[in-house]
Parts: sequence; C-alpha cells; structure tokens
Amino acid sequence: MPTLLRAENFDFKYDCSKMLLSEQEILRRQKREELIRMNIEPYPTEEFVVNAYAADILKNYDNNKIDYKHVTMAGRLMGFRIMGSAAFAEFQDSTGRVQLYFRRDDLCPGEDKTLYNTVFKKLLDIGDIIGVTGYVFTTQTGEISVHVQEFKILNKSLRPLPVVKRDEDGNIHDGFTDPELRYRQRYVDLIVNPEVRDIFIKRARIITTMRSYFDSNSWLEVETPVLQSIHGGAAARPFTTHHNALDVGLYLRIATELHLKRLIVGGFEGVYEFGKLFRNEGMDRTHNPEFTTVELYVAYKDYIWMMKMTEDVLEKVALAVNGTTKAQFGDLELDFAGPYPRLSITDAIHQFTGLNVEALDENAIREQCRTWGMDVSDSMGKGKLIDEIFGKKVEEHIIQPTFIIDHPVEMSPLTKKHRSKNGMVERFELFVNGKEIANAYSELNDPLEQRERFEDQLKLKERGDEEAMEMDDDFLRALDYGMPPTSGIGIGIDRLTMLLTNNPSIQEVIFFPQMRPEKKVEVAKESDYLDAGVPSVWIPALQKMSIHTIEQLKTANPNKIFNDLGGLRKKLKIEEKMPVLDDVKAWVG
RNA sequence: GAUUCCGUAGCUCAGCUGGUAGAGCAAUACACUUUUAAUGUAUGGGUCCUGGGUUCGAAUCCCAGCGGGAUCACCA
Repeated sequence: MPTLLRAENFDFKYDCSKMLLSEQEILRRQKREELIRMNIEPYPTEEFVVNAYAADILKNYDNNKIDYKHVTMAGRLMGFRIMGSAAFAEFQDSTGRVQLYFRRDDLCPGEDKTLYNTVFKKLLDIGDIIGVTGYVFTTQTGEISVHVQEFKILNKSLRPLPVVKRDEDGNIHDGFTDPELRYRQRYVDLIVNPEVRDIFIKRARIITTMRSYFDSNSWLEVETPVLQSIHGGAAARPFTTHHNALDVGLYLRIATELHLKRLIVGGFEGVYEFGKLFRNEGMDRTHNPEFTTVELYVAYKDYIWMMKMTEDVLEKVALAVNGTTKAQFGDLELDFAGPYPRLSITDAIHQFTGLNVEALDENAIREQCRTWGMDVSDSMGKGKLIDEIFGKKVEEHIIQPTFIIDHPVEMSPLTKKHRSKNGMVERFELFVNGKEIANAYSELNDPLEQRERFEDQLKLKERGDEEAMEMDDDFLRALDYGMPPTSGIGIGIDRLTMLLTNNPSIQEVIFFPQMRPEKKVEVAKESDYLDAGVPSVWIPALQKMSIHTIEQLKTANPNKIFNDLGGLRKKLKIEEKMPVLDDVKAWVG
C-alpha cells in the first residue's frame, strides 16, 4: 500500500484533456491501478441484475419485511461513516438513497480480511458505482438499511464529487451551487442535487400529459424539417447553415407553423409537433437559443374553441405535475384551473393605463407614448404602437393565466382577420406571470390575402427589419389547393416548465443550456519537456515554478529558472546534481 | 449589446486601509462494531481566472482580456 500513496507516477499527472490533475485525481487513478493489480476489474462488462431500489425499500420494507431478505442493488456511493471493523455508507440509485451497512467479519468470514480492509476501506471512494447483495434491516437508531453480504465494483470514479450535506431539517451545508459549474457539468448537478432531477421528471410529465391528451383526440404527432431553405412562421432571426451535397444555404427553423399547416391541407384533421426551435437572438434567463415548443393545428376550429382546449389541457398538465391546478411561483400562487379571463388587447390597455386607443388616432397614440418616455418612431403604425404599449405598460401586470385576444393585423401576418373588429385579427396570447406562454390564431386560409400579408412583410424586410418573414411560395401554393378553416396554437414548453416547477430561470429547466465554449489550456506532457531537452528529473521542478506549457518555458528567463532550480532541488529532494546555467539556457532555447 | 457584481484548495467560502495564503467539508495515516450534515488525533493539498501596470513588496490598488451571475434592451 505505501506505494499507492506516493503521487509520483508522471503518467497520472494529466487527464484526457491534458489538464493537470489534482492530488485527489491522481490518487484515484492509483487506486484504479491497484484494483487491476488485485485482479478486480474496475469496469466490468457483464450485466448486473438488480431486484430492489432505494425508494421502494424505504417505502415498503416496514409493511413487508419478507420480501427484502435478499436484495441486489446497484448505485453510487455518496458517503462513508467508517468505524473500525464496521461501516455505514450512503448509497444512491436511480430512485434515491438508502444506507448500507458493512461488517468486516460478514464480508470476510475467513482469515483474509483484504476485501474489507483494503478494497472497501482503502480503494473505494465517494462517487464509485457498486453493486451490492444483502438483506434489509432497521438499525438501532431506526434507519432502514441494507446489510451488505457481497459487493462488486461496477465503476471506479476518477474525479471527486462535490459533497453536499443535508441535515435532518433539509438544510444544505456545502452546496454545489455555482450556476456555471452546474450547467456545464449537469451530470454532477444531477448526482448531488436531487431536486434538479425532479425538475426534469416534471418536464417530461408535462410533455407526456399533453401528448396523451392530443392523442386521445386522434390528433397525429408528426415531425417536420428543422433544416429549411425558407424560414417562416414567426418573427425572429434565424441560424444559418450549409448543406454540402446540395451546396445550398439552409436555415434552422424558427417555427413549425407553415409545415404543419401544409399537413392540414393534406387532409389530417389534427396534427401536432413537439420540437426544438432555433432563434439567433439574445440569451438571458428567459431565452435560450434553442428551445422547445409544441404546435397544434386542428381543422374546422377557430380561436374561441382553441381557448377552451388550452384551458383544458393546461389544467390537466398542472394536475399531472403537481397534483393540483395551483402552482407556487416565488411568492405567487398561480391557478391553472379554467376558464381564464379573456381580455382584448385594447381593453387591457384601457384597464391598465386608462388610455382608450380605439378612440384615438395614430398620432395621438404616438404622442402619448412619447409622454410615457417610450422609444417610438414615426414609421410605427397604430397597430405597432398598440403592441408596444401592451408590451411596456400592461404585460407585466398580468399574473394569473389570462387570454389577451384580438391583436392588430400588422403584427399577425398569418392570422385571419377578425370576424367583427376592423383592423384586428382572431388571435390570442396566453399570459401568465407577465410572460407569454402560448400564442394561437384562427389561421388565415385565404391564399390571396396571405400573399398580400407576405408582401407587406417583404416591405418591412426591405426597410431593414431582420425579423420580417420571407415569401414562402410553396406554402401559398398549398393554400391555393385549400386549407380548411383551422385553429393553431404554439406553447412554450420551457416557460411552462418554469412556471410549474417554480424556476425563474430557463437554464434550470433545460439540461444543457447554451454556454460559451470552455477554453482549455493544453498543459505540456512529459514528452514535450523531454523534447525541449529537459531531463525528466527536473520536470517536477519546472511545474512547481508554474511553467506548464512549452510556450511558457520558451519565454522564461533562464537565469531565474536556474536560481529557482537550486531552491526547488532541495525542497523536492531531487538527488540529481544541479545542471549548469548553459544547460538551462539550452532548454529555453 | 449596455450597466453592475463576482472569479482564492476537489466543493462551499473567509482573507479589512498592500506585508510569508486560511476555515469547514472532501482527501491521506492511525484509532474506533450501530452512525444520522459534523468521532478523535495528525498530515498533505493553491497558476489566488489570464496578461500588463503601480510599488521595495499585489489575492488585495489600476488597466485590458476571458468566463459567469444579476439588471436593462431585443425576443418566446
């Protein structure tokens, strides 16, 4: 064993990305080697058959002790309390944690106590994955535990996990909390922060609940292209990419709308798609460049029907996720039980600002905006101004689920004109907690009017509006054949998940939110130093001087290296006699 | 994109007006047969984000850069 503890093997100084290893990482690599020397495979290939899970044991053992006389489990070691010839360990599987009890003389009934004294006590670490066989019992202090009779290493972990401690009241003592580390290394976050798992389990439940609701109505789940030569269906800046074989530029989709409506033309009565959309815009706590929506289109319906559908499905989703239609969000209690209030955009403005935009002309509204200090230009029409006022003055006040309906036509190029309100369209947006989470229309299906609306968009594009839609001739061709009257809706899955899991940040509900790439500094290997002419005995001394790259070595002052070498030779107990100054100059080159 | 705060051991964080780099957990060694975040004793562990500058001397002050958080702008 003593050899194990000397971190002198240079092969273990770097990880796979050539970063320098910490003391603990080197030690774990040496433990791995030691296991191999003892003919214990640290990474076994064969299946390990499990017949019990932590959550099940904790829940059912007290009422059904017979069934837990012989359990086999697999999971990760999360902590040890060793006391001589007996020990407790924290064990975590996919369902939760249970305590393991190890006793030397049970594991090693004969003379040879190596399995307990060496393999268990010395060679296992927090983070290792093991399989255990034993029986469930209750300790004197009343904790349901598994008395381990056999264990098998399933994976030796080479990197120390953060150790998060929780006391009886659930207080966290050493949290793994740095958002950057948590998002970049979500796997670690998931291992040590169980509440993070719960968010994603709820997210999955939101999706499966919606899917089964849609399926129960015989609407068809479909998939449409992500790579598109024309991006449409929303106002947003797209990502661009390139297809080599066709040698054409392509966009990543910003919406699924136009393809789904083509499928309604094709004769499906209802189609829906869960999928990623990509928008090349700013990132913040409510925006990720790729995000998930579901869009649903149902023929022979209008937006009034769609409001009822929305209330119904969201109520079911909230119930499925939290067991109640109410959802706690910060200090707020949101209630997803329908029906939700319906407020026209103009009434909403009147209610929250006192301004009656319907009675005023464009100029009067623009003046009012300027008195409020809003940044508005003369090119903005009445519709755009109404939209701006709503965004600046009203949106944030709408907390409980509310349908904002009947938007100005300028802002809605794919929406049918309102059946009775001039200049308006049949559209609703569902606002919750001041944020839009769904957007729906009575879909525009008059091909000629749709062409005019696209042409209006092109004019905006010519004036520099990067978000304006492009003309989509194939979509218009489809409408020429005839699309039944249809209502469609898009729901933001990420934002809905935020609301139902009480998370103010979208990064918390996306496994791997977009981050700037990590910059890695490649550290020189032993051979790199040797190539530069440095004898291997002096390499640790150079590393101690913080010369970790050959570039650093080449730009260093040889006199300083020479001087420091003298001191480090003593400190590192290097027996070799000192090189001469000219040798050092040769290393630097 | 703008403003602002932060970056110190594997993790969470101290480190004041510049003077030899600290704690808890984790790790290592020894002791310990029922512990509940936390047994005892001892030990090891650092590119103080990077690069410049000021200074006799910089984790600390100044400048620039990199990364992240928050707020705002755009957007869903």
